[in-house]
Amino acid sequence: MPELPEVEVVRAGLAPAVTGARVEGVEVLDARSIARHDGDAAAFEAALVGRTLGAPERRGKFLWVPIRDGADALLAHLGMSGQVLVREPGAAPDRHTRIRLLLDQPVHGPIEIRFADQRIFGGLAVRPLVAADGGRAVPDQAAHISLDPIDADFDASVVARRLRRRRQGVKAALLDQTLVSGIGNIYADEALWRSRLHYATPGERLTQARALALLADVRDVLEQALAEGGTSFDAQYVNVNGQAGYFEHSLHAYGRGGQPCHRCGATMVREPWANRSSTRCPRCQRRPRGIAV
DNA sequence: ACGAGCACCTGACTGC
DNA sequence: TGCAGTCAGGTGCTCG
Repeated sequence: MPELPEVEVVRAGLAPAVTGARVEGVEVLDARSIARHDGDAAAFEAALVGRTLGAPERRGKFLWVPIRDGADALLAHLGMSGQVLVREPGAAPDRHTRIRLLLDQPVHGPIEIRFADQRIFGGLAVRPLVAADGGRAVPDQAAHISLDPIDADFDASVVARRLRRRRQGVKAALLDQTLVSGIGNIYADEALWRSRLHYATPGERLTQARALALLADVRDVLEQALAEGGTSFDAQYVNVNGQAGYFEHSLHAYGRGGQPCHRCGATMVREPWANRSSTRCPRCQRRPRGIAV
């Protein structure tokens, strides 16, 4: 469930299940899913069993659960295909389950949390919390990640100025998690469509007003997707109860190559971009003058 | 500074 | 039916 709205759906769903819960057991079924933990499966289990969890937090696509009475957190990244599922203990198995956590929740009683991941680009780790910008505690592996556009402390005018110092194309800049976090290939294409910008437009060509408008479009598309439960093309992208979101039906750009632009009717084009692909309207989002693609 | 390429993986789908 | 190739919503590294 990669991008910000999908991760936030998971965080919100996880909150009532894990907050105040005691970890009763941990089972690592595939050690590749704890590759970013500093230690083996036994060490990962020992770092969790007997501990009490706090309320889950998120920055961009990184999600973590603070461990109470300590300076560590259980960090999760979903990669391309990770899921966090909240189940009754002993519930029917979920495909690609890599890690199971057995919790005792004061209100709900026993709960099983499953980390499932087809491609294993994501994973769990217990990591130390460090001070990041704003003095907030974040896991060390997420310390380089900037604030995301729906964070209360996000300062669009500062980010717009940083964006405008970049020679690189705006899409690459939006995907740079150290500039602004939470955006992936879907929402980058959606925000660029809303802002009528070509992906290769250099950041330095934007006026402050144009950059601010782009960041507002980013925020709007993320918030709308979140309100609709995220984007689900297939069974990979689901909330903690295994349910799909609805934002797929609101997409204007991503996955719409060959279909008419919802604004002008021109045929949308899908182009290779940075070892992946990018979809845009050739009429609304023209290549900037003097920029080769 | 920045783009390109690659590595890490599985599985669904396409074309022959 | 099988097999090779392609593609997928991410991150992080090296190499120019």
